[in-house]
Amino acid sequence: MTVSAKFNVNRAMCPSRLILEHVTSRWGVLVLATLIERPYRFSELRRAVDKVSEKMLAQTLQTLERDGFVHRDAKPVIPPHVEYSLTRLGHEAAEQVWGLARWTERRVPDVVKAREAYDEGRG
Amino acid sequence: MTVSAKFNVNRAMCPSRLILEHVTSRWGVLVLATLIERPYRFSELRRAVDKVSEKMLAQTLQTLERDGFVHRDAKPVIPPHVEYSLTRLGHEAAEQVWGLARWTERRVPDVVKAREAYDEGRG
DNA sequence: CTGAATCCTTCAAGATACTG
DNA sequence: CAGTATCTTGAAGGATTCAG
Repeated sequence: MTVSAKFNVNRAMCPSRLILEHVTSRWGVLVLATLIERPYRFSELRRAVDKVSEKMLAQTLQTLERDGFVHRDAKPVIPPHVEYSLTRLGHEAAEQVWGLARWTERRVPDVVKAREAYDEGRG
Repeated sequence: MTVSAKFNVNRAMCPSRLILEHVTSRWGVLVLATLIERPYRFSELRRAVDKVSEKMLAQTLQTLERDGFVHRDAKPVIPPHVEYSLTRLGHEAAEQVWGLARWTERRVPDVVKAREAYDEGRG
C-alpha cells in the first residue's frame, strides 16, 4: 500500500484541514486526551479508549505518529513491548483539542435546548 | 425522513462528540469562519465557501441551525431572500474552532517536517 | 433564489482471521 | 503482545433534477 493511500493525502485539501481532521477524529481526540496523562502501551490504550478496535487504534496511532504528535517506543524484547507517548507538539495538540472538547461539553445543555426548540417547529 | 435519520443521532455517541463533529466538520468549520465576519445569503455563502455543493451547504446550515449556532432569517419576498448569521452561541463556537484552526495552521511546518522524517524511514 | 429529492460513487469503519 | 490482511457494509459526499 502506498503512503498516499495509507494516509489519504489524495483528496485535494489544504494541509491544515487534514491535520485538523486527524486531531479531531473520533479516536484521535480520545487517544490524545488519554495520552496527556502518561505514556500507554498498545493494549492499555485499547482498554482505556472505550471500544476502539485494534485496527482503528493502530491506524489512529500511525497517523498521529506520522504527524509528529505521538512518539512510538518499541522495546526489542519478547514478547513485544511498545509504549506510546505525546511529543511536545502532540502535547500542544492535545491541549488544543481538549480545550475545544471542554467548551463543547459546557455548551451541551444550550445545544440540547436549541435542538428541542428547533424540532418543535417541525414535528 | 425522520429527524434522527436526518441528523444522524442514531450512532451511539456522547452528545458532546456529536457537537464536536458538527463544528469541526469539513464545511462546518468554513461556514462558521465565514459567518464570523457578517451575515451571508445562501448563494453568497456558496461563493464564499470554496466549492461547497448546494446539498452540503444546505445540510451544514441546517445542522448548525438546529444546534443553535446559526440563525436563519427567511424574508417573505419573491424571489426568496434568506440570510444566515451567527447566534451568540454560534459566535462562541466559531471562535473556538477558529482558534484551533489557527493553531493548526501555525504548526503545519512542524507537521510537514515530522511527516518527511517519518516517511524517510519507510520508502 | 433557495432549497428538496433522488441517484450514484467512493471511502472509511468494523468484524474477522492471521502472523512474528 | 502488537500488530497486519482481507472483506463487507453503511454512510458521506457529489451531481443532477425538480419545485415554491
